[in-house]
Amino acid sequence: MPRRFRGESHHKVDNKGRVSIPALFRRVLELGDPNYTEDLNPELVIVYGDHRRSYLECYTIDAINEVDAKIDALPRGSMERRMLQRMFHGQSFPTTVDETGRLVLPAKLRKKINLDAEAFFIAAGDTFQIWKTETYEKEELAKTEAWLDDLPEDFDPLAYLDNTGQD
Amino acid sequence: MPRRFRGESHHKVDNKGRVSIPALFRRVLELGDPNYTEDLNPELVIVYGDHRRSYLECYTIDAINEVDAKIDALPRGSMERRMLQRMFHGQSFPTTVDETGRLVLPAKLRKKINLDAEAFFIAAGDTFQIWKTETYEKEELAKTEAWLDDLPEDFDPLAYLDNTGQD
DNA sequence: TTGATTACCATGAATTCCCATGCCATTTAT
DNA sequence: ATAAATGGCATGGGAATTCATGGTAATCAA
Repeated sequence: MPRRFRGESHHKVDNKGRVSIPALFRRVLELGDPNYTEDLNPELVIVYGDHRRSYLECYTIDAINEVDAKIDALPRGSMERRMLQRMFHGQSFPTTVDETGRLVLPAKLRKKINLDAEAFFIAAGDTFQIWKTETYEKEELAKTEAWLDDLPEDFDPLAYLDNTGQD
Repeated sequence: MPRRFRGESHHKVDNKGRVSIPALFRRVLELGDPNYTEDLNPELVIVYGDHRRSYLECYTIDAINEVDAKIDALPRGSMERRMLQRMFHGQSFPTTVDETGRLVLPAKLRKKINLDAEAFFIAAGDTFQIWKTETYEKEELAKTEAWLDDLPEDFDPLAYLDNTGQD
């Protein structure tokens, strides 16, 4: 009974914007939707954010509720609160998984991340992200490589696991 | 009641990707899964990492939870956190032991470590690794041999036991 | 009414489930 | 002590199910 997304994979996007959600992710979405039942399809919220974000971040209902609660706890009128509201309430899109396990991404969202024929899904803890394959490779992987290149040849990133708190 | 993997062995991989888990390892997986019960099969998480890793690393549920907790403790947005998330959340595959004590490795994972007919299992503390037999012999053994060769003839590796903490 | 969205149906490939066999290492019975 | 039974373990095969993906018809919205 995983409540955490895990894994990554590539999926076709057809011209109606339909794209299969990795099967394992579906299980997590189901568990993360308090209203989900056997014969229903789980809901989720896609946060796309502002122009500088080049991927879509998908939240289970439970996860987004948690975020909402935190936002509600911020002082009314504070800049933080406004910013987060804009992002999570404004720049987001609630939807549901369809009968065949797919997601339908409206043209607007696809355009935003420049998505065309292929999408890359990757887990990130209690959310998962959807990228245009090429963007991910160029942007993310390149960034990592560069970063790793600055480290000693035999350095193992796992070392960070023991270095929690500071660095 | 071992909570630690110990031992090494070779197992056949059939063309569906099924491979027996060393029986002793199964006991550890059972103990390391908080949800495990007599009539259930233990779950585990296989971390395959990026292209420069040539083996699969298998975590018990307890072990992976520990890792997740450490990742959660890292500052959001930090490079360390992103890297570890990518590796442990993205480049990983949650699964369970099957009825007959086997693991099913999807084609994707097999291809990644070039696995075909035979797999080599080796314990590594609170995780165990799965290698293509040939790769292990070539890569790992060679590496250790070389390392040992650089040490004085009569050097005893046990000396390192008293040297924990720093290097 | 025209493009877009949603609901339904279809299919091949991959994956899971269920059942079966041959081995050993032990244990039990003679 | 030796043959026969027991039980865990490694491995195989085929059927049943799930997935990813594509297509068409029905519905909407403006």
